[in-house]
Amino acid sequence: MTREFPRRPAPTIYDVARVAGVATSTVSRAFARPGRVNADTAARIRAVAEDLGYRANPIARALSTSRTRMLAVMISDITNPFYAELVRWTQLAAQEAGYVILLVDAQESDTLERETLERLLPVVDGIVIGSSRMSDSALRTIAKQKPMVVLNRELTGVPSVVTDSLRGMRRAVEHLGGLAHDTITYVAGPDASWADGMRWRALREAGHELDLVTRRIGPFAPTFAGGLKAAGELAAYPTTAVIAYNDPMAIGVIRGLERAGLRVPEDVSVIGFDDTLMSRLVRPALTTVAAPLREMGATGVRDLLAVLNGAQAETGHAFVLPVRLVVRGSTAQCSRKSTSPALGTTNVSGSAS
Amino acid sequence: MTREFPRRPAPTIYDVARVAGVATSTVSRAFARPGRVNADTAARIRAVAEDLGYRANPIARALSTSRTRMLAVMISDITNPFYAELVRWTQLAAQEAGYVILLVDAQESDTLERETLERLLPVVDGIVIGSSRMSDSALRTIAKQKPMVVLNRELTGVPSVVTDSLRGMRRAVEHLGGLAHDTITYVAGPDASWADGMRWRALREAGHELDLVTRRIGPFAPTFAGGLKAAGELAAYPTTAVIAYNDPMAIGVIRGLERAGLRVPEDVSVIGFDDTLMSRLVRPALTTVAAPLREMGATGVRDLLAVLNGAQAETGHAFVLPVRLVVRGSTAQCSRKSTSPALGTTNVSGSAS
DNA sequence: TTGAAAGCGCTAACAA
DNA sequence: TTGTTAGCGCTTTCAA
Repeated sequence: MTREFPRRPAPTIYDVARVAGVATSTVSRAFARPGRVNADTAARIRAVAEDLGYRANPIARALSTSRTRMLAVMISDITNPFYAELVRWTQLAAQEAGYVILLVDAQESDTLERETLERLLPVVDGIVIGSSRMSDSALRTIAKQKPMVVLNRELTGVPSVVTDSLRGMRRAVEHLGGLAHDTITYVAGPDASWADGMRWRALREAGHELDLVTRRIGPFAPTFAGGLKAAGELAAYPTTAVIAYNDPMAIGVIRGLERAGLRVPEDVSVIGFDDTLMSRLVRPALTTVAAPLREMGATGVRDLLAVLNGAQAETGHAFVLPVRLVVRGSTAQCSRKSTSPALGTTNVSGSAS
Repeated sequence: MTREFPRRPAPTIYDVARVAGVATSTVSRAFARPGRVNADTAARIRAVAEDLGYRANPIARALSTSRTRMLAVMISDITNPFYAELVRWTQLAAQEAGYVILLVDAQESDTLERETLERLLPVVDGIVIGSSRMSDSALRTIAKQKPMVVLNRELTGVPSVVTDSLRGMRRAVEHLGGLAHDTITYVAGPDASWADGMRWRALREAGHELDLVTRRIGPFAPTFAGGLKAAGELAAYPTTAVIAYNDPMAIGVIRGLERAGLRVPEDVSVIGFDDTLMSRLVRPALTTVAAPLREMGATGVRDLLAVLNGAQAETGHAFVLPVRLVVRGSTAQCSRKSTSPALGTTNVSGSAS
């Protein structure tokens, strides 16, 4: 047996118009452009609307204006606190502008991304890509159809907001160098992650300049479990210093090393990326490169809305947000010389970047 | 200068109809009820649609069917891993049924909840309340207008899915009792949380039956910071055992106690609720009452969709999901007698439950 | 099995 | 300042 929702159909603009004794267009105006309607009439309309409990139907409005005031936000793993926070700030910024968020948690699947986006495309005014495993060209195809902004990734032709990985990595390497480490292993995240490539490149450069040996293992899943797994491989290629793609991985690495009988930071120093809340909670607390998440969300939404409102998109180069190194307990003076031969910059496992 | 999106307007049903040489109604049928249209015609229409890249406009469809295939999911803090996971499973279940999720992160504000929901109401087919700080009556008002399901809360007249707090708390108390603790302090979450009241009540009952003294402090914010703050108050009313409203709070309590020079679990045992990922990551790992999040999300969405499809809602009593106690490192044998006078069951701070 | 035509509730010309 | 009148793109009677 079907229960009907709602019991009584919602009042329409026709009802308001009839009761107020004006044309529907006047009612419409009274809400959209109060200036363009007689003050008294407007007041009367408002009163009637209030009285009837009238709320403009957003669907109907969207059909005639082709504006839904909805934004799609896509991320690859809502369970990662980094994205959870990003979503929070994105939704806050959107909400302040009267927009609502359609969340797509792609769960690390590019097929899922693509299909969902395809479905959502006609419904949203714009798209925020918080992270994506899709190819550049696939993303550009989408960007051609709707205004889009990309976070954490540079995409020529599409406005993007990134953090200063280069400088962040540089700081991390300087920090480790200052602690007398001479070899750093990078624990890589997903191949499809733009930030991952960026970070590894930045590490190599910094290592080169500061005369440290750099290595890379991976790719691994960008999660605690991925880090745990990486710790296993790490045992085969010992280093005194590790930089992981992100915080969950770094924490996984720490736990994995501990299981293998190594102590952090006494035997191995570990650095993460993002400074999510959990990096403060674990013991040892994680040294990490902090990203300004709130700013990233806000900037992304702001840029997107600007484009929606007719601004020329700034697609020349990504908007770069500053980062900073937060030093906590997971890094310490190097206590022994690296046991591995100095291999120079090399990739010891997984696919090359 | 405005860039137009998309460059070329999307093909409509009219385009397909014209090219295929049929009426729009036939095209519509070909997609909605393939059985009711000649196989050849259907094939032709399909081919043309494919060729033109036709995708039915969901907005227009929604206007005439008053079905949007969107679900609102409301939670109070996406940053809390508990909700992040809940959202994930909810969105997965929704997606499998061809629905899309509108996320509302109310950020612990009931005003925000109410306003956003009001706005979203006409756009969604149904609502999943993951958590809410709104009053029962406010929620019921919403439930009258759209199909709704409530998670983590019992609400007469509205289908709801909850976890078995009673049993979970009972297990926790038994566990502590078995470790020779004789006094347990409950660190309360938000007053507006139904689960909070439930948990405290369950603790009192279990304490009574098992002959343990129970106390309550709070309310505190259901976050790491809230737990940290609680630890301060805890110092004034020492106990050897603490049960917190949720995991982040429990972890906050642990860190706070540590700062005050107490060791967990040697001096104080701490138990949390929810078994979110972080409870496994911290040291000591957290003993906690695990909730079947995936099931909760899936069940909620399934029930909601059933109602949408005309089923009679089961509103008599909440659907109760089983929980289990996960014992980890944050609880241990009580090493000393409680230093506080046996007060009996009492609430030493904050508002009474 | 197919077509014609009337909406769904709103906005946006265009007139008055 | 207001009203009239077409749509927006789809679904859904009702006829044929």
